Amino acid sequence: MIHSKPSKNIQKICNAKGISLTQKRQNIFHILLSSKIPLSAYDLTDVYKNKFETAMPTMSIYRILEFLTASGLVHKLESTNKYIACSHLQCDHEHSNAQFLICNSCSGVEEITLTSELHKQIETGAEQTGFKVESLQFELHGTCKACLNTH
Amino acid sequence: MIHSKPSKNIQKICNAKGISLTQKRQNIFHILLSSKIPLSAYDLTDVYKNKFETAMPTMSIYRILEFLTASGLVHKLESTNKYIACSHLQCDHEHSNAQFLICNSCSGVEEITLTSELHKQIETGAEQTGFKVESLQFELHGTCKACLNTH
DNA sequence: TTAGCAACGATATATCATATCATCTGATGT
DNA sequence: ACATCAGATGATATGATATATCGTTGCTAA
Ligand SMILES: [Zn+2]
Ligand SMILES: [Zn+2]
Ligand SMILES: [Zn+2]
Ligand SMILES: [Zn+2]
Repeated sequence: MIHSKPSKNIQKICNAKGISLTQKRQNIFHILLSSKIPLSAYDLTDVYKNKFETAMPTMSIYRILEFLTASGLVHKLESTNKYIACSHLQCDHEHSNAQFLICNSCSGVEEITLTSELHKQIETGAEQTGFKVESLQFELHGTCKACLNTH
Repeated sequence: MIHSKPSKNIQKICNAKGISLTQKRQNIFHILLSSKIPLSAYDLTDVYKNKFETAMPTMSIYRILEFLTASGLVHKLESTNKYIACSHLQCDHEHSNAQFLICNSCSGVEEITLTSELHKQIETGAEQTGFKVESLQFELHGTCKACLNTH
């Protein structure tokens, strides 16, 4: 099997978190890290086959995606049903404030962090109705800087 | 064909907006209005059959859902792939700031509106990266007031 | 009346996701 | 080394969500 090269710190991060990053999980993660755009599970099946010259069943891809998202290494975009590597692996911040800026033109995604002030205001607004917020993920659609400049 | 009774103001609203609300569209809309929880297109197919004693092809349901969402009468929840009638049909507010509080326990949804102040702050945050926001829909998951009280 | 258009039906297919049981593989204790 | 066990992966089937395409209906306006 061909091995992907994990980014130098990923394995360290995983060890620290107690995450067991097998070779196949690394391979999937590496594809997502190198992709400019989010990929679906079936996209990953194709890319995997091309890149590693071995087929991985889509079922396994889904399992690995579930593992990687649960570990916080990967995010699922709910508005597009696609997956993307986390942009903030090095920093220790919570992902409760993540926000995704999704370009409708090039499909690129920028992951930014809401100020915790803003995050708190949003939660407070919701909780004024008696609702207890447990999770949220903000996905904004629009046009990215690069695409704006080329028009 | 059995006719649903449209809420008294809906037809008026549609006329004002230039929306042509056919009987079948009214029927679908009416099902969503009466449902306590969001429904999928296939849920709607079943409910439609039971309620109106005629089958409507799921393809038609999808077309009608597209029409209703484009008209702003219905929203699609992206985190659950289900559809819900807009809670703010009477008021003229823009839906650019809609926010959905989705109960993980009873599946109920409350649609609230972000303050325009908060909305602007979020847009500004995104636009500092050069991104031009075109649409956003915030879906918060948690537990609703009623469910919190019964535990 | 008929040409045109929007709505709707019918059928097929694409895309996204889960369920279940079998097999492999590596760690551990003897 | 061997047995044992658990986690990871494979294989197969099926379910759930959504789109593509073409044909038909039914209204309306010239
Ligand atoms: Zn992240
Ligand atoms: Zn772009
Ligand atoms: Zn609404
Ligand atoms: Zn509830």
